[in-house]
Amino acid sequence: MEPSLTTNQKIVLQALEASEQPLGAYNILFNIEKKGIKSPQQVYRALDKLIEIGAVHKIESLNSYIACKHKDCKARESTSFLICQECQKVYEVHENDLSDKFLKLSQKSNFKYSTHNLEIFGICGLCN
Amino acid sequence: MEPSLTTNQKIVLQALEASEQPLGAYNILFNIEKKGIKSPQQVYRALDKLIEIGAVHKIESLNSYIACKHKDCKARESTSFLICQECQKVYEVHENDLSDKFLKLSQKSNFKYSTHNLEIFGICGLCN
DNA sequence: ATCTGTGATGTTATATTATAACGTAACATA
DNA sequence: TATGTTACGTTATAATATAACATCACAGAT
Repeated sequence: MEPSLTTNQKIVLQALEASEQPLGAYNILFNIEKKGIKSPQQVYRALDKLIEIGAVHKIESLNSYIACKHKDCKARESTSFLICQECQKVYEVHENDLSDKFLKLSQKSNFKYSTHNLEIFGICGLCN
Repeated sequence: MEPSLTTNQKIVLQALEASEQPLGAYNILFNIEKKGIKSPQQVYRALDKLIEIGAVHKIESLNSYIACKHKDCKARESTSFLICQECQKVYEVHENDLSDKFLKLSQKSNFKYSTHNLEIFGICGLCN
């Protein structure tokens, strides 16, 4: 059962879905001011919720956010991205064996794996 | 040949080496004000250089910095960490096959791998 | 039909993280 | 000594994120 989104959450999500690149919170705010969103709080609150339900992911190294293209995204916590340094596009990676790989890697250090964030930088197929 | 550090760079590096956990830039600043460092700029400039030579790494998801314990760290760009959610300690991972793994993973998406940032969250051996 | 808890909203203010911009000093070397 | 380069000091400001408070909407219990 899909959690139904509030108006503000829909507005923020649509802004992200309409963008080719990840957007910062204030960039989102700028884009949707015409829709009545007036403060950073409103954006951040919507983002919090959208991230919680897996509809949006944060790119930590860019302080930016992207809409998740996958229905019922499992990546509520763990995320893996390919980030093009040329066109700034971000491609989400869904490799099931990544978590497994990182679990094993963690075990070697007697570390109990919970979640991960992977950001791979390079040049995408469209740019080279 | 080791690049010789300036006074400010040494002060910042020592502050990070003395810390069990990663430190934010303003936290560093607070710690070293008694040594005559007065502005964020001085900290950030030192950090920039230290990161450039591989003596310090940034933990993106924490907006924090750690001293690298490895001599001649290759991780000028690619970094991999285990981050304990209990004690906040960060352990740097040096697995040579990680870059290779990510290179192959990238190729599947016709993406030219350059560098990566991997942050694994969980509980460290001391905490569980 | 009220009361009450919960979650969303709107708004102002502020905290936190990071960089711009400007002038000066130190130092190597041509 | 002129010159380029790099670091430094300082003030100001940009960019990112959260705190705090009052209000509203609505579901469910009494």
